[in-house]
Amino acid sequence: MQTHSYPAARAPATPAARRSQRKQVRAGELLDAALALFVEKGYAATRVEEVAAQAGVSKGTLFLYFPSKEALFKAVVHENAGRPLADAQRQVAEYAGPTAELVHEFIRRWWTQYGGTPAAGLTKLIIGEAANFPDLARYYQGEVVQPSHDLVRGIVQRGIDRGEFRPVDAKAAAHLIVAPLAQLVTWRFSLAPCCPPGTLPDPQALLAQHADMVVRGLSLHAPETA
Amino acid sequence: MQTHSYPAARAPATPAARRSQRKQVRAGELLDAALALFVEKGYAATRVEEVAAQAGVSKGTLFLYFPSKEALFKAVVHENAGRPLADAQRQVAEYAGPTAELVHEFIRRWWTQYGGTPAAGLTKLIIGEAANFPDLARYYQGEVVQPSHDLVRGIVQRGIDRGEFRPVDAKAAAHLIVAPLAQLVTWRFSLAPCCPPGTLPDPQALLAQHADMVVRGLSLHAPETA
Amino acid sequence: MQTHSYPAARAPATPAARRSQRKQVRAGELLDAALALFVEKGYAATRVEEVAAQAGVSKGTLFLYFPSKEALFKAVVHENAGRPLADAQRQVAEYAGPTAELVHEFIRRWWTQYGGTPAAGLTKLIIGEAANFPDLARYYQGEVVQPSHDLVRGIVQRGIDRGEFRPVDAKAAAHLIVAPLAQLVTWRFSLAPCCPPGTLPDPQALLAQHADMVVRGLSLHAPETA
Amino acid sequence: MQTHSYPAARAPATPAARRSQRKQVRAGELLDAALALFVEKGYAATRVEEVAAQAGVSKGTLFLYFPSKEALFKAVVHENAGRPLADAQRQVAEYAGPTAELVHEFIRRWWTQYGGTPAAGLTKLIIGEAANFPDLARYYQGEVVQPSHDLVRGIVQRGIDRGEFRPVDAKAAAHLIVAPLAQLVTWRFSLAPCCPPGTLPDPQALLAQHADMVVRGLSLHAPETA
DNA sequence: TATGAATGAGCGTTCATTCAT
DNA sequence: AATGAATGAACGCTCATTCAT
Repeated sequence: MQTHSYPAARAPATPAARRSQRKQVRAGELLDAALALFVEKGYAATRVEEVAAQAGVSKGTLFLYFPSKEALFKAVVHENAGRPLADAQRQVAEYAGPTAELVHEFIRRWWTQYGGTPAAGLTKLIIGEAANFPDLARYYQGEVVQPSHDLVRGIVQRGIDRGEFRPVDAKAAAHLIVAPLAQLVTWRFSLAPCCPPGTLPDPQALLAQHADMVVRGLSLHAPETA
Repeated sequence: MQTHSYPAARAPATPAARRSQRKQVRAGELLDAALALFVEKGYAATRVEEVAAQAGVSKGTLFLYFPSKEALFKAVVHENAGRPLADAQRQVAEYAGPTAELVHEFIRRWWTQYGGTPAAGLTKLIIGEAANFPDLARYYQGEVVQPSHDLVRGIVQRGIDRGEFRPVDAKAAAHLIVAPLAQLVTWRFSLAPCCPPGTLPDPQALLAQHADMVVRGLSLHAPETA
Repeated sequence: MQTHSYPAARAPATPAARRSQRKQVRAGELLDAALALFVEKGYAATRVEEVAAQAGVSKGTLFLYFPSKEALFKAVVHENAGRPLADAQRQVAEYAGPTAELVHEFIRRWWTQYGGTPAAGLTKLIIGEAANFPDLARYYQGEVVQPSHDLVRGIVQRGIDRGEFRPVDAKAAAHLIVAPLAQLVTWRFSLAPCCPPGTLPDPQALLAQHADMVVRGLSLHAPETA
Repeated sequence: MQTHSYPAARAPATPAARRSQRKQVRAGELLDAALALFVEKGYAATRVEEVAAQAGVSKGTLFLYFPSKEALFKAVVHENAGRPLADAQRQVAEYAGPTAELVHEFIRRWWTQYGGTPAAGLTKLIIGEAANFPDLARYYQGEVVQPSHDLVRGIVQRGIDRGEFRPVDAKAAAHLIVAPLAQLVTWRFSLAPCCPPGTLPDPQALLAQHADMVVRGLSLHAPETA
C-alpha cells in the first residue's frame, strides 16, 4: 500500500522542470510590470530598463524573454486581452432569469472581473497606441471589442425576443451600453490619477445607475418611479 | 486709379503690424500641423521636424515660435480646448423649450460643432498623454471636462426642476450622457482608422438613439413605443 | 570691356553654394577618417564615434552624412575603389613602346598611384570583411579585381601578339603578375605595422625585381644576366 | 576473458586519464569550430555561443576550456600555425635533386599540405585581425612567415650556390615566390566564396605555371620554349 | 563537469535643441 | 526672420562573461 502522497505539484522534482516553472513566473512578472508601466506612461515613454527593474531583473534579462520592446508590448496585449471576456460569455450563456436582471448582473460582474482590475488599463493603452501598432489595434478590435459588443447585443436581443424590451436597434444599444463602461476605465487610467479625489463619482454607484437607466430606456413600460 | 481696396482689413498698414499678423498665421499653421500629427501618432512618436515640414517651415523656425516640443504640445491643447464649449453653454442657457428636446438638440450640436470636427482628436490625445503631462490633464479636466459635465448636469437638473425628469442623481446622469459622446470620438481617432469601414455604426444615428434612450431613462412616464 | 575676373571658383558667392561645398568637404573628411580606421582596426572594431572624432565632428553629425555605419562602409569602398584603375587603363591603352617596358612602367605606376597610397588599405579591408558584406565583395570583385586582371592580361596578350612574349596562358599570367602587388599592400596594412622595421624588403626594389622576373619568365629568349 | 584490447592505447585505464583525454577532445572540437567560424565571419562577428553550438556544447562550457574569447582566438592561431611548416622544412632539407624540380615540388606540396586544406583559412584570419592582436601578428610573423620565407630563400640560395640560378637577391625572390601562394589562399577565403564559380583559375594549374615562371625567371639560360 | 539563466558594459542610432550664417 | 548643419544625451539591443544548480 502506498501511503506517501504524490510529489507536490508546486515543487517539481527535476531541475529542468523547476527552471521551466521559474521562466514562466519571470515572464509573468515582466508582463505585469510592462502592463503597469505602459499603462502609466505610454509605450514610448516607458524604458525597457524600467520594466526590467520593476520586475526585479536586469535589462539584458528582459531580452531573454522577449526579443524586442515591441514584442513585449504585443505580448502584454495578448496576455491581458480576452481572458475575462470568455468568462463573461459563459456567464451570460448560462443565465436563465429576466433580462433586466441580467443587464444589472453583467455590469456588476464587468466591474469586479475587469473594470476594477489592473488589466483594465489595457483599454487606455490601446487607445493611445493604436495608430503606432495598427495590427494590434485590429487584433484588439476583432478579439475583444467586437465580441464584447456581440455579447451585449445578444443580451439586448434576448430581451427583445422574450418580449421584455422594446424592439430597438440592438447593435446601437450595445454600443450605448458598452460606452460608459469603456469610458469609465479610460478615465480611471488617464485623467483620474491626475485629478483630486472625488472628481469622479463612485464607480459602482455610477454603474448601478447606468444599468438602471439602460433597463428603463429599453423596457416596454416605464418602471415605477424609484 | 484704384478706388476700392478689398483686403484692406487684412493688410495692416504698418510693417510691424504686418509682421505681427504673419507671426500669428505661422503659429496657427504650426499648431494645426501639430494637432493633426499629435492626434495621429501620439506625442512621443511625432517628431518636431514633421510638424515643421507639414506647416511648411524648417525645424529651426518652429523653435522661434515655441521654445520646446513640450510648449508646443501645451499650446496645442490650450488652443483647441474649450473652444466649442462656450458656444454650447450659451446655446443651452438661451434654450426655452422642453428639456427632452434640449437633450436631443444638445447632442446634435455637440456632433456638428465638436465630435465631427478634427478638434475632437484632442480628446484621444489627452487621454493618451495625461500621465506624462499631469498639469495639462488637470487643466483639461478643469477647463473642459468639468464644465461639460456641469453643463449637462444643469440640463438634467432643469428637467427635474421642471417636473419633466425623475429626481435622479444628476451628476451621475451627466456622466452617463457624456460617456457615449466621449467614447465616440475616442474610437473615431484610435481604433476606427485601423478597422475596416462599417465596423462602427453611423455616428448620427447612434447619437439619436442615445438621446432617445437617455430621455426615456430620465422621463417620469414611458413615452409611446416608437 | 570687362576687366575684373570671374568670382574665384573656390569661394562661391551664394551661401547655399558655400554650404554645399562644405558638405562635400565634410563627407570627404568622414570618408578619409573611416578608411583609415576601418583599415587599421577592421569594420567591427571601429566605433562610429571614433570616425566622427577623427573627422572633427560629433557622432550625430556623421549620421547626417551617412544613414548608417554600413552605408558609411560601403561609401568608403565605392569612393576608393576603381578611381586609380581607370587611370591605369588609359595609360596602358596609350602606351606604344615595347611590352617589357610597359610591364615595368605599369608596376612602377601601380605603386605611386595606388600601392603606396592610403587607398591601398582597401585591399586588406575587403579581404577581412568580404564574408560579412558579400554584396560589397561581389562589387569589388566585379569593378576592381576583374578589370585589373583583364588589364594585365591585355598587357601579356599584347606581348604575345607582338612576338615579344611566349604564348603562355595569359589569364594565369595576369594572376601571377597581380598577386605580388596585392600581397604587398595586404602585408603593408596587416603584419607590417606590427613588425619591426626591416622585416619587409623595400617595396620599390621588390617591385623592380618582380617586373624583371616577370619579363624574364615571359620572354622568348633569356635576357643577358644582369 | 578478454584477450585482446584494440583501443587500449586510446582508452586510458584510470578515470583521471580518461577525463584528461576527454578534455583534449573537447578542446580540439572547440578549436576546430572556432577556426571555421573565425575564418568565415571574422573574430568580432563570431559569437562564442556559435562556436560552442558548433562544437556541440553550451556557451558556459566553452569558458571552462578557454578563459576568454581572446584566449580562444589565440589558441586557434597557435594550434594551427606552423604545423605544416615543419614538414616542409624537413622535405626541403632531404631533397637532393635539381633545384628547379625542388621549386616545383615545394609548391605542389604546399598546396596539398596547406593551401588546399581548411587550415589555410588562418592566413586570411590573421591578415584581418593583425591590428587588433599585434602580439599574435608578431608571433605569426616570427613563427610562420619568417621561417617560410627563410625556407624559400634557402631554396633559391641553393640554386644559386649550385650554379643553377642567377645570383639574384634571394630574399626578394623568396617574397615573389611566396606571394602568389599567400594570395591564393587569401582569395580562397575572402572573395572566392562570394563570387560565381569559375572566376578564379584552377589553383593547381595556376601554381604549376607559377613554378614554371619562377624557374624561368631565375634560371641562367632561358629554357626551351614550351 | 556541464548547463543556461543572468548580468551590464558598450555601441549604433534618434531626435530635441542650439547656433552660425 | 529663417535656415539647416551640428550637437550630445538618451535609448534599444547585443553579447562576452559569471554563477547557481
